[in-house]
Parts: sequence; structure tokens; C-alpha cells
Amino acid sequence: MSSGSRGRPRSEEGRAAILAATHELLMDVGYDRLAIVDIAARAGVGKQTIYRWWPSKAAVVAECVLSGIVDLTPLVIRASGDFAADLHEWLEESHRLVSTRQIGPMLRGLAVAALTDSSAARGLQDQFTEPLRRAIEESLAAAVRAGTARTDVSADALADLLIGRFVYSLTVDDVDAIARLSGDVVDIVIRGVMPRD
Amino acid sequence: MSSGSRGRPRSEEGRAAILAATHELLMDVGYDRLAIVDIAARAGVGKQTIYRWWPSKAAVVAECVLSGIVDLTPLVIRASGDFAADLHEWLEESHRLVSTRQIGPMLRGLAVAALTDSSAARGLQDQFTEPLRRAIEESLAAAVRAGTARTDVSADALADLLIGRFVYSLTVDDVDAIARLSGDVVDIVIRGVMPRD
Amino acid sequence: MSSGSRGRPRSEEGRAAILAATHELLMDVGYDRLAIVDIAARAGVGKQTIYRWWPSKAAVVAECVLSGIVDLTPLVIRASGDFAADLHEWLEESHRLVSTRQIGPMLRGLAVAALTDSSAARGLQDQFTEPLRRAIEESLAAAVRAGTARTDVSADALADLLIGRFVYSLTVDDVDAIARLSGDVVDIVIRGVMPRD
Amino acid sequence: MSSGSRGRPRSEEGRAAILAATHELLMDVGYDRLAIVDIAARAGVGKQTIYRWWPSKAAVVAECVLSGIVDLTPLVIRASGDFAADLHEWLEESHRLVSTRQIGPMLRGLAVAALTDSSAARGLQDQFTEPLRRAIEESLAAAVRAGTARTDVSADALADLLIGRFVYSLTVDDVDAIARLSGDVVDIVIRGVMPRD
DNA sequence: CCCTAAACGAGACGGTACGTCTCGTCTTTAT
DNA sequence: ATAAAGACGAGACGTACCGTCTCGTTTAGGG
Repeated sequence: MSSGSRGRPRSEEGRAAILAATHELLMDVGYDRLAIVDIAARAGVGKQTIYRWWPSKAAVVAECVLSGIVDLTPLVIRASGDFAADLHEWLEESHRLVSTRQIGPMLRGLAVAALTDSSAARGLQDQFTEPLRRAIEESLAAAVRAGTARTDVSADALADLLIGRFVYSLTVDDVDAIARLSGDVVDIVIRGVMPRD
Repeated sequence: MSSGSRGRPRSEEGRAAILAATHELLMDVGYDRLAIVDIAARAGVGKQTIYRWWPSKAAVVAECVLSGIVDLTPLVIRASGDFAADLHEWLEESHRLVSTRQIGPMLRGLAVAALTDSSAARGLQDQFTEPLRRAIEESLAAAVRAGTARTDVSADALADLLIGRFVYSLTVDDVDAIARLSGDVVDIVIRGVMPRD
Repeated sequence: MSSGSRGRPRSEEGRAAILAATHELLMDVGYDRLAIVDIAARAGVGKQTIYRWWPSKAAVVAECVLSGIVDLTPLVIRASGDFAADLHEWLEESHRLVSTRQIGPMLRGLAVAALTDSSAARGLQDQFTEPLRRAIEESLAAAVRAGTARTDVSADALADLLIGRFVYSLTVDDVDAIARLSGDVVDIVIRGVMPRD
Repeated sequence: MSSGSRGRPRSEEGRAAILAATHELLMDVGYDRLAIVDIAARAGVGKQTIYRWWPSKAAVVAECVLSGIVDLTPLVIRASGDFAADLHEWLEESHRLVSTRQIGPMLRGLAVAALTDSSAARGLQDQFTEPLRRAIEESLAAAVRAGTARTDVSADALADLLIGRFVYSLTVDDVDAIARLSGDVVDIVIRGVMPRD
């Protein structure tokens, strides 16, 4: 009697190939030289198959992250209980990744996508920012348990500051300057969250 | 007899018109729908006159800021001595501007330019970030003098955090979330810089 | 023992709906903006059902005529015995139809189909040209009986000339020019077929 | 003070290359497999340069004839004084050309262009039909002088009939049938124009 | 009365060509 | 020499259809 889904079903294989191709090209050429037609060609897919499911380049790129094909877990902070150590490690690791010839341009591309397309922004928010935010929250909670952080610190505000500095670092050409200041950043943040003696 | 400078001199009027047109279009349509040919038309200038003097769209946009045609002074922090108040005011004012129909897209455009073109990034660094950085430094210095901030706080690290959060806020669709957390951000930062009791 | 025909039989209803939809769309939008997918939609039919039974758009259009859904009988010449009168009437009527907003484009579409696809050409030959040819033959025969035409005139050659001029008139923008010359055309043809005094 | 024409002038070389490429491809692949992008590639020209100057494929094809790159003079009737001989020769020659692997499809393409696009139709009218019409007129005039044609025959009506049959022959798959009937066609036409004894 | 098989509606698929847009360059005349 | 004007080669954009390919759903025999 009823349908639910008629017609040929969407090819999951195609979807995966498109996202994989997007990921590869994003690494290779960066966001603005990334052409839909090239994604289609590399994925062995018709251009229309991309336009059928995504409204824009930014949306494809966003889902590329969203779907986990771009693995951003190395960018998630640890929650060891030693908040200062977590922070240090995270800053070091994340700036190392940004310096990479592939991941750097890709992250800049994601940032451009987020700035250009608000739906892409939402996707990245969900898949990239939110996990990072939760990890920061956990690391902070661990610090609270260890007695090295106050209980009334807003994890979200803290996350805004740290994620913010990370995004900002993407716009900075002088990578060393970022690395150089990381220690001082940790200092301020640690003091910002620690209990009064 | 001979030259030094022969021929028609560079039109300063044209340069100004180009930057003005860029500014207006940046407000109107944002960065990615900003076309060189449209800038030329609105400036009453040949397209080649733009290419003769700037290497890219991003460079024109960068100089637009650099030259002061785009006035970003409202985005500079005050240095009243009351650091918390300065911070509060700055956060409020800057987020208000970002919410604007014109300045928001323009700032996002500048961010895209910085992420896309490293020379544009440098220009923006010089003209936009650096003044903001210096203002933060001054506000912090005032706080130090007032005894509400430690002397060993790195103004640059602090600036990284604050500018970072500002840039990050450009990528966030939910404007209210940013405003809501501003108080907590101030809390962390204030604690981060204030002296131990 | 074996089948002959098992499975669901071809839906005659569908066939009719397809031809009807083709006819309607041919009237509305003309041949080149006629899309198979639109025929299918209007007929309430899957696209594959069309491709199952016809090899091409031209073939569907040809069968549209072939099946009598497009009624081309107004374009068939009368055979009253007065050949000149038959001719006059036919020229007038056919040019009137060509001037119509619907039938004109449709006839042009059929002509394009014939020029593009040789199987469509054959179909149109059978269903459109052949009847017209026979009618001309009959009209000529009637004229022979009435003593106003020679017995040795080739009806086929005559048909070539008349049908030719009709097809040619489809390519002419200036409808009036065609109408204006019709009398002279009749003159030549009448003289061409009449007996010597 | 005033202009008249500023800016880079239209490249006559490009125009010629486009028309030449169109001609070649028209011969090679026929009208409907003729792609603008292929014309551009073969002409060493940007696609936009075509669209800048012609509104449609049909228009380019029409100008191809109009400009004389496609030489249709072999399709023009002779005016020897012996009208029957002229006719015979013309029918034979024209049908021979239509049977050609290259010119046949090209002529069918021109016909499609004329049926599809009324401005193309006008172009072809001017460049192809009109000269043919004039040649028929001359041949007829020669026949009148030779006493083998009446003075009151409308050359235009005659041209309609002959050109018509030619166009019609393009739609006929069976080339021999056309050739077979040519003699009878001549008979009718000759009788149609000759004086009463 | 089920079983098998063809035809059905729907609609996604890989493609091709379209006509538009913007890029950065080139070539004119005007200042 | 530099300017405005604007045509140029190049190529990505997003759209429209093409003809093919699954899907789940009828709808008929034949067993």
C-alpha cells in the first residue's frame, strides 16, 4: 500500500567516494582550488550526484568532517587530571598539525567554509567544535576533581577562548610566534581557572 | 630632457575610488561575491588598473582595511584602568558590530581573505590585529598600575586569547550563545591576570 | 508448455497516456524543449516505460502522429474533381494551420524529427506523407476523369512538389509571403498537369 | 573627446576560426552532435567568445553559411536558356550533394537550424534560398527569351516549388526514390511554365 | 492459491552540453 | 606611460536532460 522509499536508493558507495575524494583534494589543493567537477571526476561520479545531495562546496566539505572521514580526533584535548599538562600537550599537538602541509590548508579550508556558509558552520560546530568543547569540559572536570580548578568555571567560556585561539592561529602566518606564546597562554588560562590558595 | 617620470601619473583618485568601491561592495555582497570587475565598474576604473597595483582580490581587501577606509577602531579595546569593565565593553561592542548586516559579512570576508592569502593575512595582522593587540596591552598596563593585574602577564598571550575568541565568534551562527558566555569569559580572563590575594 | 507471454502485460492505458502527453507537450513547448522526463511525469508513468517501448524522443513523436493522436487529416487534400479548387483550398488550409501557435511548432518539430532520426522519418513518411500523397493522387485522378489533367502525369512527382513546398513553408518566417504566392503556385501546377488544348 | 570604439576590438581572426571550426565539425558530426565547447576548442577560442557574438548554436551555423564559409554555390541552378536541361542538371547535382556523407548531414543541420531558430531561418533565407531563387529566376528569364517559357510565370512561385522539393528531399531516407522521380518533376514543371502551343 | 516473471512508478545514477560568471591578460584609443 | 574600455582564452559554476540502473509494487499467466 504505502511506500516510504521508492525509486533507486541513494548509493552509499557514491556518497563515500565523494567524501573521500573531497578529503583527498582538500589535502592536495586546499579549499579554494577545490572544484566540484574534480571531486566528481575523482569519485567516479556525475556532477549532479553531488548537487543532488549537497547545496554547495562548503556543505560537502562540512560533511566530510561531519562524517568522520576527516579525522580530527588528534585535535581533541586529553583529560588526565593535570590540566596544565593537558593544555600544553594540546597546544603543541594542534600547532604541529596546523604546520603540516596537508592538514593546515585543510583546516583553513574548513574555517573558510564555516565563514562562508552558515550551514557548513553548523556542521563543523557539531562535529569539530562540539567534541573539542566536551573534551575541554572533561579535562576541566578532571582538574576540578584533582583540586586544581574551581567548580564555578564555565567550561563553555573556557572552550571559547581555547578554540578561539586555535582558529586565530590558522590566520597567522608566523607559526613560531604562536608556539612561542603557548606557554604564556597556558599560564593565563591556568590562573584563570585555578582556585584561590 | 628625459624622464624620471614620463607619461600619465598614477591616479591617486583612482586608487581611492577603488578602495572605496571595494569597501562598499564588501559591505553589500560579502567577500566571495565580490568581483574585481564590479569593483572596477563602481570605481569608474579599468580592470587593469586594479591588477596593475594589487596582485589579488584579497590584497585589495587587505589594503582597504590597511588604508583606514574600513574603520575598525570601534573594535579596539579601551584602557580605562578597570580591566574588567574594558573587557565587558569591548566584548559587547564587538559582538554588536559582528551582528550588523554590513560589518559582520565584511569581517567574515576579511577573515576569509586572511585564511586564503598569506599576504592579505600579513596586512590584516598589521592593520587590524596589531592595533587591537596594542590596545589590549595598554588596558592591561593600566590594570597593572591599578593593582588589578600581575606584572608578569604576557600581553601577547592575552591578546591571542581575546582576538582568538573574537575571530571564532565570526564562525558561530548562534550570536546569542556568544553574548551569553561573555560574562564567563571575562571571569576567566580576569582571574587569569589578577594578582593572588 | 512455454509462454508466449507471461508476466504483466503492457499497459495500453500507459501507452495512450504517453502519446497523449507527448501530443500536449509538443503543442505547448515544441519539439526541442520536449523532455522525455516531462512526458513521463505528465503521463503518470515511469521514464523507463517510455524507453522500454520507444528508442528515442523522435520515435515517440513519430508514433504520436502514426497513432492518429495528432490528427493530420486537415492537411490532406480534397478530391472534388476540380483540381484547381482542391489545390487552392489545401494551400489555404495548410498555411492556416502552420500559422497556428500550436500546430505550427508541432509540425516544425515533426520535420526536425524527420531530419534528425531516419526511423522517425520513415514513420512520418508512412503516416503523414503517404496519406497526403494518396490524396493528391486521388485528386489528380478525379481531375483526369474530369478531363482537366493529362493521364501521363506522375502523381508522385506532383506530390513531391506540393509536399515539398509545404515543408519548405515551415522554414519560412514570413507567413504572408507563402500565402501571397499560393495563387501562382496553383497556376504553375495546374498548367503542369493540364492537357494541351 | 568622444569614443566611437574604445577597448580591444573584436578579433576578426577569432571570428573566422570559429566559423571555420563550425563548418568542419558540421561536416564531421552533424548539427545535433555539434557542441559549442567543441567549436571553441577547435577554434582555439574561449566559449564565451562565441556566446558574446552569437545567441545560439543555430545562429553560428547560420552565419557559417551567410559568411560564405560553407559554399552552397554548387546548389545554384544554371541559366543556359534550355530550362529543362538546367533543371535536370540541377536536380542531379543537388541530389548528388545531398547523398554525400558530409554535405548531406550539413544541409539537414541547416534545415534543422532554420526550423528551430527563426533568426537562423532568416540568415539562411538571405544566403542560401535567395541566391537559389535568383538563379531560378534567371534560368526562367533565359527560357522566356528562348521562347520556351511564358512571360507571366511567377519565378518566386516556381522557386518555392523547386526549393521545396529540395528541402523535402532532405527528409527522405530513400535517396533513389527522389532521383527516380526527378524526370517526372521536370516534366510537370516544364509543362507548368511553357507557352501554349 | 500460490509462484514466477514481466511490466510498472519512482527516482538515483554516470554523463554531456548548456549558457553564465569570473579570472587575469591583452589590445585598442584617449589623456 | 598610464588610464578606461572592453574583448580575449580559460575554466568552474549550477542546470537540464540524456539513457541506464535499481528499488518496491502490481498484475497477469502456469502449476
